[in-house]
Amino acid sequence: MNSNDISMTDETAALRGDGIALWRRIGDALRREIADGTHRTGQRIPSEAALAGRFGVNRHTVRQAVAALAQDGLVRTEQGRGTIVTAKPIDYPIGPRTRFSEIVSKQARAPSGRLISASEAEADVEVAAALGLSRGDRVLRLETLSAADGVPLNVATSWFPADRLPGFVAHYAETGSITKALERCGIADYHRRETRVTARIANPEDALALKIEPGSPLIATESVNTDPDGRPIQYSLARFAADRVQIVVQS
Amino acid sequence: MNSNDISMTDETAALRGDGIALWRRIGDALRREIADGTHRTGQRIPSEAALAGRFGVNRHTVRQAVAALAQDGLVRTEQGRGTIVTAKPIDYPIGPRTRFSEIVSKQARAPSGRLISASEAEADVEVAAALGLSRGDRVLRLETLSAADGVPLNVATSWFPADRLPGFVAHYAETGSITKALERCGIADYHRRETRVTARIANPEDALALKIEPGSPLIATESVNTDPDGRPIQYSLARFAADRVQIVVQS
DNA sequence: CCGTATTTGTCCGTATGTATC
DNA sequence: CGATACATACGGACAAATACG
Repeated sequence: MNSNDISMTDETAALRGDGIALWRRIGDALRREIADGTHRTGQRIPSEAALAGRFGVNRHTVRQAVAALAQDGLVRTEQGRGTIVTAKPIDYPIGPRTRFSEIVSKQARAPSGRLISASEAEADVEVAAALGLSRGDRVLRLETLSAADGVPLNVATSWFPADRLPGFVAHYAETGSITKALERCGIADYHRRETRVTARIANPEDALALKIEPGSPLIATESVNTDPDGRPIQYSLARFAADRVQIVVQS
Repeated sequence: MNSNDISMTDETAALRGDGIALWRRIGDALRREIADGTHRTGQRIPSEAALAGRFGVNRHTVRQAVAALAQDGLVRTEQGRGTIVTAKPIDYPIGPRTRFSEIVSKQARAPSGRLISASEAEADVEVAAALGLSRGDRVLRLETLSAADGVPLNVATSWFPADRLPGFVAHYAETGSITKALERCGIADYHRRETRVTARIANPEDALALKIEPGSPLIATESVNTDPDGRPIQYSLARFAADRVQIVVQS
C-alpha cells in the first residue's frame, strides 16, 4: 500500500479495481460529465491540477485522460487557457431548400453572416457556365463568412448575375443573409440544384477567416441555386471547417 | 521592339493586345487544350522549354502560367519528370441507389473491390445503434478497398449483421462487390438511407492503402444501407481520396 | 508596458504491473 | 523460470501561452 491510497478520494476508490487503466476510467468519467452537461460546450473544464487533486492522481495521468478525449474531438486544449469542451459539429443537411440561417436556427444556434469583400467583374468561363451567362457578362462576386453563435462555420465565394440584382451587396451587408438579400431584390424563393462536395486543406487565408489552424481539413462545396423559373441565380464555392460541420444527405 | 516580338508566332500574336497578362492568356490556352483533349489526363504536357518556344515567350512566363494551372489542380508538376495533366475527380453521386460499381462503370472506368481484412465481432454501441441491433450481437466487420481502373478511390470499414449473411465474406472476396455478395445472401436490393459527409486528414494506414501522401485530405462518409423492408443491412465508414473523387448531391 | 499568476506543453527520471518469448 | 519489452503511474522542473491588474 502506498501513500496514494491514503490520499485517495472516494471518487478514485470507486474507479479502481479491475483491469482498466486509471487514465481510461478518468477519461470516461469526464466523458460522462460532458455528456450530462456538467461541463458545457464552449466552456472550460477544471484545470489538470484541479482534476488531479479531485481524482487523487498525478497530473500526467489526467493529461493522458484529457488527451484521449481530445483525440476523440470532445475537447480541445489550449496552452495557457485551459481545456475547452468542443462544440459538436453542426448537421448541415443538403437538399432542394438549403438555407444557412434555417439550418443553424433549427439547431438552437444563432446564425450570422458577414461580408468580407464584394466586387463587380466580368464572368469568366466557369462562372458564366454555372450561371448560364455569356463570358464577360457582369457578375457580382461576394466573399462572405457565415457563423453560428459567433463561431465561423464557412467562408464562401459567391457569384450572382449583376443586372438582375440591383443593390444586392448593400442588402446583404445589412441583413447578413443571402435569402433576405435576394428577397429584397425580388427573388422570393430559390432552390438548390446540385451540390458537389470534396475535401481540401485550409490555405492561410481561409484558416484565418475561419479561425482554424492552417492545414486543417475543409469541406469544399460547389453549388448552384436557381430561381423558381429554374434560372441560376447564385453560384457558390464554399469552404466549411470540417470539425464544426457535417454535411448530411438524405435519400 | 525586343527579340521576343521577332520570334513571336501567330499563336502568340493572337494572344497579345489587351490588358490581360501574357501568362494568364497562355494559361487559358493550355486550359482549353486540356479541356478539349489535346492533352489527355495522366499524360505529360510539352516541356516548359517547348511551350516557351511555341508561344514565343520566356520560360518564366510559361512557368507562371503552369503554376496557375497547378494551383487550380488541373495539372501537377513533378521535378525531373514533367507536368502531368491531373486525372479529373470521379463524380460520385449519392442517392437512394448508390452503387460503387455502377457509378464507376458509368464514367467508363473499371471498378474493382478488394478485401483488406474481415472479422466477426460483437457490435459496440455505435454499430449496434446504426444497424438496429443490440450491443453484443454478432457482426461482420469488413475492411475494403475500392478502385477505378486500378486507382484506389476509397477504403471503407463496413459492418453487417452476421446472422443474416452466412458466407458473406467469401462472396465478397470472390466478387469484389458488396452488391453481388448481398445478392448471393438473398438481399436482392438495398437502399441508401442517409449519408453524412465530412473531411479529414489521411492517417498513415489510409494513406498507404489509397496510395496517397499521409496528410492528404480525405472525404469521410458515414452511411447506412437498408434492405427493401427498411431494416439496416450495412453500416459504413468510408474514406475517399479527395483529389480523385467528388461527391455529387442532386436535389 | 511590465510583472505575476494560471494553465497547458515538454522534458527529465523512477517504479511497477503485464505480456511475450 | 528468467529476460525483455511495453504500458501505466508517479514525481519534479521548466518552457510557453494566456489572462489580469
